[in-house]
Order: sequence, then C-alpha cells, then structure tokens
Amino acid sequence: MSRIVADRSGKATHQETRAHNERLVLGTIYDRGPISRAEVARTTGLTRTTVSDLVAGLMRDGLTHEMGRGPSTGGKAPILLEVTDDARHLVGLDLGEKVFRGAIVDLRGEIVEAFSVPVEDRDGQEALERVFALVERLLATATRPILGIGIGTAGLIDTPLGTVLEAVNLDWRDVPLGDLVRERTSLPVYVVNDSQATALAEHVFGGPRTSNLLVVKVGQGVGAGIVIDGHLFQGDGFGAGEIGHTTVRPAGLACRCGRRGCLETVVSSRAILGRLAEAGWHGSLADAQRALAEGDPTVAEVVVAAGRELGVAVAWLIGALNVHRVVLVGSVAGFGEPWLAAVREEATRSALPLLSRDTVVEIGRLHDDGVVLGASALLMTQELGLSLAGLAAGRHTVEAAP
Amino acid sequence: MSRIVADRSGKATHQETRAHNERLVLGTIYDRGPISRAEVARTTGLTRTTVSDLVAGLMRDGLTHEMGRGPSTGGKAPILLEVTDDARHLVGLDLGEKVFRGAIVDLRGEIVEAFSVPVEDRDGQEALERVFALVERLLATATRPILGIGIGTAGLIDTPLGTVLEAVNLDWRDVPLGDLVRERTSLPVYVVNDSQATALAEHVFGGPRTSNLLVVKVGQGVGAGIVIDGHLFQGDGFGAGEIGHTTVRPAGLACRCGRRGCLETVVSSRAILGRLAEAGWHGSLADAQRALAEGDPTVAEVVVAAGRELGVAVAWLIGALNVHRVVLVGSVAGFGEPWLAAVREEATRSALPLLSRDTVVEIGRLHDDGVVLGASALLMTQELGLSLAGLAAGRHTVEAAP
DNA sequence: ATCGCTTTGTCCAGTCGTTGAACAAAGACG
DNA sequence: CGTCTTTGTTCAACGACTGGACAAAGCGAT
Repeated sequence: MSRIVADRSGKATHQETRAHNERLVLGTIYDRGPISRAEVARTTGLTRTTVSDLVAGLMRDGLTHEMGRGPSTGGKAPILLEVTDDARHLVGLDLGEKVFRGAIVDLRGEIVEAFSVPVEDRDGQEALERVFALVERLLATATRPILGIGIGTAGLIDTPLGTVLEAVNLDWRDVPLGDLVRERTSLPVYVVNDSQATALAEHVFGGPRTSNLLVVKVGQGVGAGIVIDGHLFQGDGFGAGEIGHTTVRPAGLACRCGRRGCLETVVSSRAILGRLAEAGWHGSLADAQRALAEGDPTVAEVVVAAGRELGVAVAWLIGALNVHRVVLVGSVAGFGEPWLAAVREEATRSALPLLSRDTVVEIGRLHDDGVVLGASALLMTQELGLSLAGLAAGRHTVEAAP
Repeated sequence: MSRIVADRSGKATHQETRAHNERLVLGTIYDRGPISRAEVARTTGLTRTTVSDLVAGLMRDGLTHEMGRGPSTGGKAPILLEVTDDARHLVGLDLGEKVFRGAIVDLRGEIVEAFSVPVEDRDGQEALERVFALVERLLATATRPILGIGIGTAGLIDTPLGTVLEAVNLDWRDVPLGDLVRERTSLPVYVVNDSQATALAEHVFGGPRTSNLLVVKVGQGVGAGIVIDGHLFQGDGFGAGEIGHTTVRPAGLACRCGRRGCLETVVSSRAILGRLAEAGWHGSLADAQRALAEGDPTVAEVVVAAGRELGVAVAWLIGALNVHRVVLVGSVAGFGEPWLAAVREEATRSALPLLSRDTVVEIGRLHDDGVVLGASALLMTQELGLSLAGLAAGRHTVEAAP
C-alpha cells in the first residue's frame, strides 16, 4: 500500500510471486478482455489451475466478473471474464492551470464526475485550502470504493515522498502535499508533475500502448514526460523532461526563470502571443487558433516558426531516446495540423533519418483530461499493481550490472 | 541462457524466485564482500536459512568462497564470503576503432590478457574473418571457464538478436554477428553498440554505482549510452544515444552522413583537427593534446569552442533525463581539464540550474578499455544474472499502467 | 576458568503457491 | 448418439521461503 515503485531489487517471496501473477492476470483481462481463463493461461504461461485460483481472488475483490460464454472452438464454450470498470473509482486532480480541476474516474479512464475551482491569484496556504475543498467535494459525490487520490501539478515533485519541491505558480516549496491530503482523507495519495502525468495518461489511456513514449506538453510552459519500458521515468532528481528552460538562444528573450533564450521563450503560448503582438496582432490563444483556422497569414507564420523551434527540441529527444512515439499535448497543440506539420518537418530534418524514420509524432487525444487521467493512471498502477508494460510491444532494455 | 532481458512481464515461478534471490545474494557479496551470511541476510531481508542455502549453491558453482573470519561483535565470529573474481573469465571485443581490440576479463573487470588486430581498410567479410581470428586467439589463451563473448562495435545494433543492423565503418549491414560467432564457439555471445557498451562499463566498473548514468563518447564520432535504473536503455530502435547526427548548425559543414551541421561536424576529433587545420595548425590528435598541455593558444581556443558546443548537447540531455552523473569518454576526452571545463561551463549555463546543480560531469576512468569492459559487463549481467541496480542509490521510476 | 549472553550458521517442520495429472462438464461434429 | 475437444476444477506433489530451535563460537564479567 502506498508504496511507490515495485521494488525490483528486493528479495522475492511466495507472496510476491502470487501478487505478481495476480497483477499479470488482472492486466491481461484488462487489456484483452472479454477473455476466458484458459486463454489467460495461454497468454501468461500460467497453468489453468493457477489462473482459476487467481481469478477467484479477483472476483472476490470485485475487480473482475464473468460476463457470459464465448463461442466454442470445438469444445466446452469458455466463460468470458472482464474487468469490472467501476469496481473502484479514482480521484484525479490537475493543479497545473489557473483553474484547479478534479474528477472521479473509473478503471477504464472514463470520467464519472468533474469539478473545477478557480484559483485566480491565490497561492500558498490558500491554494492548499482549495485543494482540500476540491478533494472533499469529490469524495462526497463518490458512489464506489475510492482507490485513492492522484494529483498532477506543475513544478518539481518528489513522487515517492509526495512532496512538492518547487511549484513557482502556486508559490509552494517543500510542501508535503501527499501527506497533507493523506491525513485528511486516510486514502493513498500520489503526487506527480503534470507533464509526467500526461505522459502516463497517454501511455495508459491514449491509444496503442508502446513500451516507450515521449509526451511533450506545450502550454504556458514546456515540459516533457518520459515513459520508458512502461514506467514513468523521473530521473535522479524528479526533473526528467524539464526541457522548457534549456537555452536555445543564448541572446534571446528574458525568461521568467531569470535567464535568457530558454525554449519556453520561443515555443510556449506566451511566446507565440508575444510574437503576434510584435507583428501587430492582438488577442487570446483561442483567438489565434481560430484565426489560424481561417487562414490568417500573420498567425500562420508565427505558429509555424514556433513549431519549427519545437521540432528542433523534439529532434534532440528522438536522438537521445530513439522513442518511436512522440505525443504533443497542451494548449499550443490546439493549433493543430499546420503547427504539427512544422514540428514534424523540423524534427525529421534535424534528427538522424535512421531514427526519425520510424518515429510517429502526433497530437494527443486526451486534451484537457490528460493530467487528471495521468494522476489516475499512476494511482491504478501503484494501488492495483497493474503493469501492462509486458503486454506492450517488445522491450529493448538490457540489464546492466557488474 | 542467452536470453536478453530478464522478462519483467512474464509469470513468476518458484524457480524464478530462487534465481532472483540467488542473484541478489551474489550481487550483495560482489558489492559488499567480504561479508558474512548473516550480514547478507540482514541487507537483503532474506532469512539466514535461505542465504545459507543459496550461498551453498554459489560455492558449488565456484562463484564465491569463504575467505576467513571477521571480528566478533559479541558473538560467534562471522565467516566472511567473497566472490571468486576469476571463477569465470569473459571475452570482450572492441570493434569500434581502426584496430580491433580483444581482451580476457575477470569478474572484477580486470584485464587478464589483451590482443589487438589491425584492420586497416578491410571491411565486410574480411573484417569478419579478423573478428573470428581474434576470438579464437583469445579463447586459446583462456585458463578459466569462459562465460561468453561480448562484442562492442560502432553502428546500430539489435542487441537481443545480436545483429549488426548497420555499421558504416565496417560496411556491415544486417550481419548476424552474434549468431556467426556463437556457431563457431558454442558460447553465449552478446553484441552491443560501442557507446552503449561504454556506458555499461562506466556503470559497472567505473566508480560509484548510480541508478542512472549518461555516458557521452566523443571520438571520430559522437554517441551516448544511457543507463536507466541500472539497465542499458536502447530505445525502440536500438539507437538511443545516437546524438552525433542531430543538427546543430543548419547551414554547417557537410557531414559524412550526407547532411549538414551535425553535432559530429562540430565536436568530434575530426572536427577539431579540421578547425585547427583552418587555423594553420597541423598534426594528429595526440599532437594537439600535447600542444594544449604545453599551452598552445590556437589549440586551446579551438578545443574550448568544441567543448562549449558539446556542453550544449549535454545540457539537452541533462534537461531531458535529469541524470546526476554524466561521464565523458573517447579520444577527445584526452584534452582533459580545459575541454572538460568548457563542457561543464556551457552545460551549466544552458540547462535549468535546478537540474544542473546536482549533476556531476566528469571524464571516464576506463580510458581505452571502456568498450571491452562494457561488452564484458553486458555478458556478466545476462549470463550471471547479476543486477546491482538495487544496490545503487534510490530509484525514481514509478510504474505505469492502466 | 567459568558462567551467561550474544551472534552465527545449520537443521527441521510448516506453510505457501505453482504444477501436472485426472476428471467432469459442455459443446462440436460425423 | 458416440467420439473428440476444450474448459474449468480437484487433488496430490513438489519447490522454496519461514520461523523456531540448537549447537558452535566468541566476548565479558565474576
């Protein structure tokens, strides 16, 4: 419970063997269901005996149920199993924008209920109070057992500890958000960076599940989330994917981080609106997106230029990680095809063709729900132990060691 | 045997439980030895009973032995165990340079015997014959059971299959090198990219073992190797770390890859010598390194500029991965302190301070042996199942999944 | 020296969880 | 209707970890 990270390095016991196999069976039913016990046994390599036993446990927990018989293939017709999508509900929070969003989500990533709370300029303790209120409101409407609470927020987050190390927009530093919410609710709580959450969401709920995935979020800020071998990668200091403040123009515009020419000053929504203002065009981001759709040449030029710059950054990431699926999300992705084309073009031009050839760059499908769903996805993983990495396409990690 | 990748996703059985614990015990003795059974039990969490049983097996295999008694802490003096460093020997090959190097290595990474074979301009089948000859010569001198053969070579390598997908310098395409050598020797064979091998070597033999490690190799080419959570990360297409052909100067010099302004055209040994030639300075890389040491200002200027450019690349990697240890290797690293300082300075300037602050950038200690040792390290992992990731500093990966 | 205490390493019964064979149930096909 | 397949369960067996007990070995105090 509440244990971050399946400790791959600890001892192995019989209980862990069983837990592992139980997760394997649950994951198989989740991904391949409706499916019979015998088929689960074949795909997992376990014996039918063991699968039956494990499924009995899952059914006792209400996580799966029998949903009818399948067609016979020459023998007894199989009893089909599927995951009970609303056996548990999850609470997911998105504190990354000017409005806090919270939702109740089922095991399939469907949003059951959602609320928003404006935050305006409140920060520090006041912002915290809004979070508590939002959580309580969500919990009050819950109709199923709540598995826990997942929170995605901008900033540098120590996920295993559940501590917000630094969130400039909310003026939080070393806030033990996880513990605070856990105390009030007595539920498991997980906190994760919003870009990283989005990556998890796209990995779990956002289409074909690949082992490795790179998600680049471009809104007011720029951040990436990296899923490697089905696991969120946070780096040594939880800051993996924090590419927004890498310098791309040594003599460029001043950035809110205090330095000059960061990627953020070139590709973020603010950067685009700034450039448009310079060109005499004024309006909101939504206005700009409408204008682009209507063929405004000024907007098109600025947006394509920003897309190209982002393409260079994507090329670095593709070169470094050789990931075959890159998903772009965030408000700037709302510019759609012209912007996407620019990103793709420049990424292809700047990366080794051998690497970029097989790489798909696309816009995410989860839109505004990415963070909320990602926080939920983290929760599902940790609390249910569901790990579908193995069901994804082949892995290419090789163990290191002495 | 010869199975790449401990399949984290398959079913768990009692045998795997035992194998896992055996590796855990062996790894603990390897890292912490001399150590008593009781101490192993405490650090692993296994019972003394189980540890004794597993150690008995390891001793039967000759992998570990008792080496005396330790001081009593108030009770019976412990019997100390250590890994028998030469219980097995490994064959490591480096095909990345103009001279093929091969070595016999013990379990501690000590080179027992080494040979070199000039390759000159031979490529294709001829180069392959040289490899076979080198392997046979090494095997003929072996005095211990050989665990297998590890091969590091430039190019794009499908490590699980042991196939060289593309190695321009040797004119190999889709060469099943692993199978070819395996057929001739009946030994387990692993093939891996040379930069990736170097990363493994630095991870396993190159100093304090951290979970994540980034190794950047700068010689005639530029490549990186990425160790994540103790595992070599190869990406979806085995090309992770292939940063040498990311464009940094859209209108820059022509690269051997056919495009312009690749990182390689700016920071490689060839690039440095080219710039020096432009400045009227002629000589070999070794000459340049001597000249730098003697204070030649022309050389210093060019080298520092190249270092700065590499620093920008390192900044991207630090930003993307937030890895706390970056090791620089390859012939260009021979420029030493002035070059290193330039890389550090620019990396710090270009990366988010929050990320670069805790990052150590240093020059590798394994020098010319990196690839050979890395190939051996891969072999040890795969064949002995040694995985020391868990003994390294805390991990920050969080499981993903539905 | 001796007694008591602590620690180490081993032995043994117990338990947990997977396995494999056997079997009944259920359906397809000739 | 009988035979053959496939499914899902039952049962005995086995493999591997656990916990308690015990002998061996050492320290310290009397």
